[in-house]
Amino acid sequence: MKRHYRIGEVASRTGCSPESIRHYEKLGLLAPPQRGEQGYRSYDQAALARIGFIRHGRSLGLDLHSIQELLALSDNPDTDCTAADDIASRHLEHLEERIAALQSLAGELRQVVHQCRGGKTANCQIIQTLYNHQPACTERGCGDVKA
Amino acid sequence: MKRHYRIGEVASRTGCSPESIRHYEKLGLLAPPQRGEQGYRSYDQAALARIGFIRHGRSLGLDLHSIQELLALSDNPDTDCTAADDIASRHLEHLEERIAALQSLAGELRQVVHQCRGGKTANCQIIQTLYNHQPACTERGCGDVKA
DNA sequence: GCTTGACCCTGTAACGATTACAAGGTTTAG
DNA sequence: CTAAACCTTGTAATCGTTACAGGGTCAAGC
Repeated sequence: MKRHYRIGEVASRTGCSPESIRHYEKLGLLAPPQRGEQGYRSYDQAALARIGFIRHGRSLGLDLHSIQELLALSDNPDTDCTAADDIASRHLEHLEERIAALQSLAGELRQVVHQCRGGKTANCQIIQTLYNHQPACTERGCGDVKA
Repeated sequence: MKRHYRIGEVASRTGCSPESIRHYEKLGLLAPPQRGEQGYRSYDQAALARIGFIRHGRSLGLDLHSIQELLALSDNPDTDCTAADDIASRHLEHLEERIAALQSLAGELRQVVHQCRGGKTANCQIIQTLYNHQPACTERGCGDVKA
């Protein structure tokens, strides 16, 4: 006797909004679920687990594409595990690069914050810095940082 | 005798693509420049400096909205400098939060990477972790991390 | 003269993941 | 019976940048 859940209940159980669940379905991370009498999506326990998988992957910062690859590996239990390890390692490397970049930015920013106490913007250290300082790299799009 | 530059030269001098420059104009960060004979945008030195300002702000990770606020402050030299300091401080705080979050993710990821040596995905530690592990926070959208 | 390539113009769509609608139908509680 | 809360679909917004399409202008080389 399998319990089934409508999308709203799945949402509150997984912490994943109904919109996102439908989105994952459209992207192919979730198989189209069965439909109830009124055409409502109906999810079983396995689907819940799969959504939890996606959710936890997201909470680790993995993108949906990587998660899709991991799900595909998980669907084929006989595959070599190296591929999964590669995805995680690649992401960890990516995270470490990003942390380093953000730390560098934070350091740069700490040098200018609180430098102009109660003055006028004409003499503001922050604004002066932005005008004068040369970014390290002037290549196209280089140095742009998300967040 | 003021030199003027077309958008392509501005691009190579500032490291900012022509598309981005036009984008900044559309968003109101740059005033619409003078136009040459064929309708080509024509930038003077002040515009170059302003684009450099934007560029450096972006390289520090500021969003365009914050940069616009800083530009507005810079355009009114008599304004109190506190506002600029607030923007920078807020951003620094934001950066530090993000660094902490990413470090936490990286730590979590380091625990699972390289745990499954040459096995099959059926026993893969990474995939098991994604299935089993409960994210700390199951609130809507909580725990999602960009990058 | 005529072609080729490098510029410039405008407007629109893509990226990634999510959210927010609109406009409709259904269930549930008071 | 009615109002709120749910479900359906599709589309558009967010952010900053890039990539087109479809067109115009100009200089160098043949």
